[in-house]
Amino acid sequence: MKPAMSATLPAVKISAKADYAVRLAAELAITPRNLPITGPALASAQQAPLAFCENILGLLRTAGLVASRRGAEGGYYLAVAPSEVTIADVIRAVDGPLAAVHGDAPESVTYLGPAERLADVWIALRASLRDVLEGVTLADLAAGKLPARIEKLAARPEARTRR
Amino acid sequence: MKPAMSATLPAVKISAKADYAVRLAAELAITPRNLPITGPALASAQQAPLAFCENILGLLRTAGLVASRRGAEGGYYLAVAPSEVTIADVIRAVDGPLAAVHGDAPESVTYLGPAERLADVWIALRASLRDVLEGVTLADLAAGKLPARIEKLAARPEARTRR
DNA sequence: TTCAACTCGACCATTTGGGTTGGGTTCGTC
DNA sequence: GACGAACCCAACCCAAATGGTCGAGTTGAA
Repeated sequence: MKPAMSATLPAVKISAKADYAVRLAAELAITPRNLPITGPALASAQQAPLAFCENILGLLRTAGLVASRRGAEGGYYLAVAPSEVTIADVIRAVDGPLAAVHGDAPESVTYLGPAERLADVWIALRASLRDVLEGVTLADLAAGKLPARIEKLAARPEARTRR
Repeated sequence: MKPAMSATLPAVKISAKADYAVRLAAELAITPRNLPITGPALASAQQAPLAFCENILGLLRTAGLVASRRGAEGGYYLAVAPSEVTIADVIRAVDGPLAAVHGDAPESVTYLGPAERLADVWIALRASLRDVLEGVTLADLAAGKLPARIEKLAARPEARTRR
């Protein structure tokens, strides 16, 4: 028996776009800047749909994270050193601001009565999220070495359970 | 000039449903258990659409967080002590699991090459999110006293900036 | 018996997510 | 100087989710 209203929206949802974006960026982090990697090569390296990838790479380029060269011998490469690009940067480039409460910024919502402090909870949530996403750079990712704090969080046994 | 692809999905998005749910739960936390509050009263206390509220209250009831009495003198009340219900519980009751990467659990996705450790980043993200949402109870909210760790996060000046 | 109140499945209009299509523009090369 | 590889980009498409509403019940107290 299903509930009256389906319940399937997670509070934290990494969109396909954001996920691909980070994967592509990670791939770019290990390619030499002077030898760009082509769209098709990138897409197949991460097993992602080509058209969608080029779409995303365009956003990353607009954001200034990625550069590209056209024509033969062309391709994409990072415009910034991998150690200077955080995962948060990549996600913001494709998805916009990191957090929202049904479309608005947390600080712009006002709550009544016993819910008054709720805005602060959402703000704390966002801060804690940033601590993670701004704490990992593309260089970290590519090297397979996450910052200690992140490793510790991920290693907590209960961290690996769904819910 | 708008970008080629709209970019509007935040990584953390509190749905209207979840937001209303927590607000309603907070309201219930300050109503005596022996004197239920009616749907209309609840809805107007939080200035939320009545039909939607009853919808949500049904989910909270199914989850066992809320109970209700019918008929005259009826209404809704918390089925559990406010100090035993966390915000995470409320959100999960209406939205399902807290985190996902485009629909799947983070630990069920596999990443290639330089993106290999990405799963751990998403897992750390979820852990850090839980630390916040499972750290605040309805009693905390209703009392206006958030745990020190949360207060500290929310009070950081840069925490209040959009992005 | 009557009325206030919860119950709950069905419905519905948008918006968004997750892409695809197709035409252009820029290069190196032959 | 044309050819093809590669990026560029706006427009389009469709299924699913979101954010609700409606209305016909049931329940219970006075």
